[in-house]
Amino acid sequence: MKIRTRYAPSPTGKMHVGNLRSALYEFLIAKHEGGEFMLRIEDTDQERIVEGATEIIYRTLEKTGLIHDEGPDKDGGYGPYVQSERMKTGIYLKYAKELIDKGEAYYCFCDKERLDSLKTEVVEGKEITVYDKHCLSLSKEEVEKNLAEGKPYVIRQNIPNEGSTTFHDELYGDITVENSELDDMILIKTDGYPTYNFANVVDDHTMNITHVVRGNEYLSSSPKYQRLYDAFGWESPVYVHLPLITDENHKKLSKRSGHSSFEDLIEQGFVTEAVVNYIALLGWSPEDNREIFSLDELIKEFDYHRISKSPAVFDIVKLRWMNGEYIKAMDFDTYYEMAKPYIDEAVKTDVDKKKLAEWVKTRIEVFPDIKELIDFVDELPEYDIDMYTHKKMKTNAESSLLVLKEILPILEEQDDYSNDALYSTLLNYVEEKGYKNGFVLWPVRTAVSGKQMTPAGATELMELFGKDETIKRIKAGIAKLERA
RNA sequence: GGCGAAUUGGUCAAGCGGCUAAGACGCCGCCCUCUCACGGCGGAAACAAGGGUUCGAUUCCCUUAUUCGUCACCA
Repeated sequence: MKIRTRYAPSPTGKMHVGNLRSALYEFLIAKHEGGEFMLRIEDTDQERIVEGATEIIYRTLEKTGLIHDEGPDKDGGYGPYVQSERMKTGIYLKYAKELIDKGEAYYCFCDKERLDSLKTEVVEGKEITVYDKHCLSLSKEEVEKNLAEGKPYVIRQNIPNEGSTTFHDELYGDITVENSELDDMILIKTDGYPTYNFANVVDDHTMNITHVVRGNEYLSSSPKYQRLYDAFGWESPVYVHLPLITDENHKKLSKRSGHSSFEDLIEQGFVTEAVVNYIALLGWSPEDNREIFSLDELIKEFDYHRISKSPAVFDIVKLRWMNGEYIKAMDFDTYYEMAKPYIDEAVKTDVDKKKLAEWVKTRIEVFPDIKELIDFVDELPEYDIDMYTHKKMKTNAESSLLVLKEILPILEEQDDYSNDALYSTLLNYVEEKGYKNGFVLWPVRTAVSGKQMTPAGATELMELFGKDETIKRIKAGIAKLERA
């Protein structure tokens, strides 16, 4: 049988890294086996719906390459794919009634006050309500009467207080919970919408989902879902619960912490493929030691049995490293297209921007890093003359002044400002004087850039600037040193 | 608090009864070098604790500790 997985988000905001990884794993599990990956929108909580959230989901899936085979925009014969639309077909109520007939569910007319009175105060500020099955004992006549009167109701699952329920997870093994721990959860809400718990089970079954892949937070409620499958007499799907992704403080990633949303990462200059690659490795590892994977390679290698059970910290530092690897591996044209906006922003002067792009390619991890690497181009920054002192080069302010003064006339005489020509000119001078290379090149680079480190050597910088600007900067350096 | 799960260096992680306990990021050092970066080489750094089982436990079992999750007419 063909594997079918689904990504079933609720449209409540941006997609954070955890959501994206769920989608990724669901996609990979299906595609690794040549199966189908489906998108279903779970919008049964009408109050929490955020406008535009569905569009973000589409956009993100498309951009990351997690292309769904079916979904609201791609009918595959199992539609509708949006739960609010499915509800209109009456499917949830129909199945709920089926459970009522079987004695596995019942109408409940309890109002808020009564429910509140059931609350038991527990430490840590948590209030826990265990429903007391009050309405289970209602007679058929009472139920009919209430319904006829139009009294608001919910439908609850009837879970016995005796015994225990076990379900099997591919990663975590068998998990057993005492039935007495399980509350009679609500299947159909007062507003007629199904709860997640119920819609999820009904949909996964009716949409032929073979592998239910979802976050770890559902692990402890899964026995309830198992009971639902059993009550219906349906075969339960293969469960794969995914370990959580946490922040550096080991707290579950929240949509609020800005930087953890996929869109924000892209805005911060990360490459889509790098993000996908990185999160694939958060909770899964291949058989060998490889770390760089394209999506196609992931599909090929992804064996879900190798997903780990323990939570993983989202490490932005390692993501940055990986992003740098992707940038280095890019062909120049693709890279330049992405880097250009950042270069344009940092440099207004008319210089060879491709040159700048080449220089920084191996020096950045994310694109915004470019800015500070080339901020000396438009204007010579203010710098301290201490910068002329370099222990290893054996330079200091005095020696630098000497060198710059001697070199200035030579540079003024020279017309060929290509890197090669400049380099041999300077080396000639070095040889003539019996200096070390750095003894000369360090002060020149300092004068020309005003920075401790630059993405290119002295002569390359001079080539970029051209004769006039170079002379100007060297003179400025001399003046600065003389003043001191 | 009940229930469930997890626990290998700072982080991601391999390991699936016998190993000097991989690898990667980060950190440190060296080399390369007209600075930085890239690249190359090397280093420091871990099996939560205590009991069992076993000839032998990081690997299996139990207890404790810690962390996380969950206990909604949210998903």
